[in-house]
Amino acid sequence: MSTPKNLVIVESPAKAKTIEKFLGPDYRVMSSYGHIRDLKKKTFSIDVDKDFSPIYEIPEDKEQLVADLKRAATKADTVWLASDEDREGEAIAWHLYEVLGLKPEKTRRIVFHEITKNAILHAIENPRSIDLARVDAQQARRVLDRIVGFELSPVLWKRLKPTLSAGRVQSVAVRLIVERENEIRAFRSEPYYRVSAVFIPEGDESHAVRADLSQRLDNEAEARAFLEACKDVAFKVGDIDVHPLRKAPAPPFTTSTLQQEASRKLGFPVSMTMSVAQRLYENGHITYMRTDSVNLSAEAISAMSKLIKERLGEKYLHVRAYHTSSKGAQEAHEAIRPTYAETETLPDATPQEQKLYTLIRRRAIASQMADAEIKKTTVEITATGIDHTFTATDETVVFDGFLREYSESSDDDEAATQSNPNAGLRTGMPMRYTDIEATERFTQQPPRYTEASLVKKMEELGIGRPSTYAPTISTIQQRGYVERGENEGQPREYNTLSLKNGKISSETRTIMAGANKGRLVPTDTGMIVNNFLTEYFPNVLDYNFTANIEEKFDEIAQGKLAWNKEIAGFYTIFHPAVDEAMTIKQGGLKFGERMLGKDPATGKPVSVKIGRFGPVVQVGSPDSEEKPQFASLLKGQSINNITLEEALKLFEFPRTLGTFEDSEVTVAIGRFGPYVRHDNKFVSIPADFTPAELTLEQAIELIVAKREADEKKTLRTYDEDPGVVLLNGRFGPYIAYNKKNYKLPRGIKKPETLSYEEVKKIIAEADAAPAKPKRATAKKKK
DNA sequence: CAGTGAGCGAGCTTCCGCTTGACTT
Repeated sequence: MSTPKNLVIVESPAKAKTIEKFLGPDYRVMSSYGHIRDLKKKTFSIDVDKDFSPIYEIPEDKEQLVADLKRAATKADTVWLASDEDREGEAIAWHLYEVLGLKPEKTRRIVFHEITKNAILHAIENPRSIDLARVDAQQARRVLDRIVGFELSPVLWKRLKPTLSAGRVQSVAVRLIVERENEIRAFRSEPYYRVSAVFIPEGDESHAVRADLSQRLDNEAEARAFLEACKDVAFKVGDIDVHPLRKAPAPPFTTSTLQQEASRKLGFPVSMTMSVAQRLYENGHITYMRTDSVNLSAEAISAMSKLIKERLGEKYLHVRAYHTSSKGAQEAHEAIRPTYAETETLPDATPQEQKLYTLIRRRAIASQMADAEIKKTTVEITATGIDHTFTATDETVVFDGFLREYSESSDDDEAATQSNPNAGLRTGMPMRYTDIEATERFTQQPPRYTEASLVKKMEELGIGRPSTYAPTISTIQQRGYVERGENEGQPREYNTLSLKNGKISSETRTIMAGANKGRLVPTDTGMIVNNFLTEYFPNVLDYNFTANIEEKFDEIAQGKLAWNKEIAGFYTIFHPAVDEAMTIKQGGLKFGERMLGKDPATGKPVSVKIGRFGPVVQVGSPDSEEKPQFASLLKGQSINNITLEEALKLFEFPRTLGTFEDSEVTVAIGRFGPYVRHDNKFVSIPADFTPAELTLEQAIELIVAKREADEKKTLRTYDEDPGVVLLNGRFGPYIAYNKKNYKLPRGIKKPETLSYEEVKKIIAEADAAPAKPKRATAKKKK
């Protein structure tokens, strides 16, 4: 094959493959795999005294790729830089130009927003040069983020604890979660009563109508009085209101809305949504999954229109163009949609891939369908002598339209509408209740964020980008600022009063309340870090900081402002604040440290704070002769509300409970929480036990349970050497020997039939093999 | 779906946005 005259460079390898097919043999298409150059990884790498000039390097894992690109570029007559049109894409093109040493006369910059043949051919016919103002806007963004991140983080290391981090995006994400938690703590739940009833028209027993009282009642006495009043009155149908409703479909998915809907409808965490979508994209089933655009290509719209017309008829079709409303959207790609709208079932797809694909496909198709038409009937049911009015609503779908394909779900599933057979009711018709029930409810605290609802909020504030939503959520969890809640809630009692056959009865029921399972809850560390940052750096933590700075970036991109002047303006205010936060002293206590009192035994001060390994109790003062003593807080305990007694109990470990099978049983607190130790074995204590009150009996139960679990996972042992065990683990069977684990060679069907000699051979071979290279060397695909 | 099981000090840690791998024992 002769060398193609043209080299096209795009960002994504999957994109490269598709485009190569459109362009034919004169074009070779390669991928840059995102950025090829960045600020140095380990050091600040911004020369503050030289106009904030950035010091770039090619990361080690990109060296091979850059060499390959360089060779291909040298051979080509023309190099087409086809990275995305957004700020980052423009910078990628510029870095490629610089690093590959391209010549202006043989370089073209092209952009397209859709991967269709027409769009690409059009782009090739309309090349331009690199937009240096836009590149500067990216450099400003990059440098600002490095300054904020690399100056704030060390302040946290010094003032609170090493390895912490802060940044323009992650710190605001944590702030959202912390402030929501504060709202929840300040919230006082108030009881009230809701009344609902079932009525039937006099003389028509088959026709039951469910109706709700529109007003809340304040307390039980009021509820009881209301039911008393209902006992003997004559109800009748009052006003009947019928009006049409139209519902329009939602736009096709962006990254953020896909993450939200996959979370609500499929229960996917955002990281799972992204990795499943990545595979769909790589296999050519969907368009690019990291996008902030709701735009669809003309070709996609026409394919979907054809499909809708053929399968459902013309009246279901309504071609629509959507416009983004989200802050800071850069719209370099299409919305997320199926590549071939007619494909419903994917060959070789996992169930997860198929589910996500179906969601994407239906949402995209529905976006080009007609409004749903609904008839909403509201019937009032009243009685003389009753102040309040019951209303029964009935939504009948007259024309389903887009609902045939897709119905969006909402965050609060409380609002489910129920259908009522209101047809046949006439004003003045006498009605009889069969049951009127007043139920005690409680005003709801604000909901904790889920991963997906946090993404939604971040997008609203313009914080983060489609490619960073999922990584940011995992960063703030890795840093220990935020955890996924595990609490299923506590039972809460509520009253119901029921009026039936002229008699009022009352009953107490329970529901689970206050669950935070799977939702984002701040840790002590998250709370204290946030308090620290908002106190010393209120401007950076401001919800509008990013939005304001984005306006500057836009002006830089338009050539109206010089990027390094803007950065200098920020730095002259920011940097002194960093110096101050680094050095300021506050009366002997560490930031966030709380005094609990004095140890009654020794008189030493007892306090709680964020220590080197997380929240700790400290007894004694660091200034005194004697070294202070430390004990970690347990899971579920908080710096915020731990008492002196609870804190002192933590020093009672390790505690000996007694003996079992001639060995001592002790309970202690370790790196991974409380555990029972017996016969050199460790058994974790589940969170529903209080380690300080654990009895010998309970400990023995835990030991026995652990033993049984261990037996289940042991596939076989060997008489020749009790130290060799064949175990069943998370990734399948493996060998454990001498505190090391060994994987089995491929293709072993029945591992339990392995002989001792075979097992020893696997161990010997694995030990003889050279240690894995630490750095991943960039592999070349041929 | 497991396993791990100290200690307040030496050195190191850290940002955001582009993009995929390699493949866990």
